[in-house]
Amino acid sequence: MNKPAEKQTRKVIHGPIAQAQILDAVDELFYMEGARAVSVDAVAKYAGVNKMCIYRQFESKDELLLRYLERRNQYFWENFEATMAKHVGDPRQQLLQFFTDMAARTRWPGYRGCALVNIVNEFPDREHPARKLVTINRQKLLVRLQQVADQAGAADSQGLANGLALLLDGAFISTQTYPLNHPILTSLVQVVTTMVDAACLPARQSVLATTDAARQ
Amino acid sequence: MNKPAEKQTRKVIHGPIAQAQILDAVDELFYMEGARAVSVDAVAKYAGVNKMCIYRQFESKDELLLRYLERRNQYFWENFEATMAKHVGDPRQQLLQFFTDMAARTRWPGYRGCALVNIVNEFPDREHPARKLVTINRQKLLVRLQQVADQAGAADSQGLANGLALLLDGAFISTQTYPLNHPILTSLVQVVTTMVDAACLPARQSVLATTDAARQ
DNA sequence: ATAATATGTTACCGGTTAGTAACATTATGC
DNA sequence: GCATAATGTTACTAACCGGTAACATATTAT
Repeated sequence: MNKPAEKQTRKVIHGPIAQAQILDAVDELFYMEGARAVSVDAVAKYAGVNKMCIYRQFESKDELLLRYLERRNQYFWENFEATMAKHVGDPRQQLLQFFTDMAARTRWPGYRGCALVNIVNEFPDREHPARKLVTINRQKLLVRLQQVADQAGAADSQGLANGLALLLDGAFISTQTYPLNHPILTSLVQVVTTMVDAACLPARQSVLATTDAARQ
Repeated sequence: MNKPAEKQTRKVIHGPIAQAQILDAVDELFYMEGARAVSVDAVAKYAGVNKMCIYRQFESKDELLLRYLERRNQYFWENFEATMAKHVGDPRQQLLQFFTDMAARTRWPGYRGCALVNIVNEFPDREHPARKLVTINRQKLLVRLQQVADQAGAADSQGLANGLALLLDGAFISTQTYPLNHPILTSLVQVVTTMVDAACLPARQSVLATTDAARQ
């Protein structure tokens, strides 16, 4: 009827909503194609907004990258704590479940490994904020793993945590270095079991032995 | 004396020599900064040749990438076989040495992980020739590891090979996800020892038992 | 209603990229 | 010595990049 009607195609997206759409787009695109490979124009198109809209909500592409990593870091810990919650009071099962859940995630369609790991290879400079965020994530992971390893009665809990952390990053990257659905991942939980039991069973046995001895 | 003398600054570099210089430059630059991040101009400058010289020796930047990966794949197997040669007839020591040597290499200045692994993250398309080359490398690695695991008397040699392969890629990537000289790598050989012994000792013991039984 | 603010849209900037055309210079084969 | 081929050098193209200016339109507060 009125003349604005024909121009109604122009939809106004409010700031906060635009932010959410942009961050969702970044979450998908940066993960699937790599942060450097994705242009700001591509983000705008995928988010359904104009490029200027992005630059009114965010300082730069670098800020988008950090927001992306912060969200992925959050996912990481949500997954971690969700796994831990499955076996409260059973640290051995917590460790095993951590890798079981991880292996299950690798079979999701479009899985491309750990977002944090992938970003590391895209930014060679260790001083880049993105790299520092990843380092903080992994340092915290080591601490948490060692806590659980301690609870599981590991003789050398730090050694076990280190081994598990090595294996975790190996599992992440192996989903990319080997073909899709390659059987290598099927050995993951078995290896973890071996490592955990080798680290804990002797200690537990000696603990039991000590307990038995004390009983007598 | 003669007038060409003042223009002698122009050095003619013959094709084959230029090729070598270019491939050397690529080997260094692609590894240190990533293949996508390095421009052809940068390669030319580093190699000390003109950009046109590159395009007269090679089809495209993609060919440079493949040449780079072929060389890196060659390094990989040279390292592997050099390690194996250190303990001919002692497969258990061969496996341990493989990770000992790898860990030593991570402490080289400018170490930036496995070149083949790094390229994987830069090219999301699994059908890219670079990705296929990496996959072939890792498939062959699995076969070789299983051969040695078999010789070492592993009950489940494929499982052991899988575990070691996971751990190897984990060690590679962990040199980048953790800070420089982080102690996590110090646990590598210990973990490998645990895995190898857990896979081989029971088998060897049962073999010995069988042998003993046969003797009686 | 109207002024102030937020958003949509387009066109652009300066820089970089992979790759090439064209011509000057040098080396090589005979 | 001379013709042919290989190399050096410059300048260029067309596309893409991150980021911005400027103005049109829509929303909101008063």
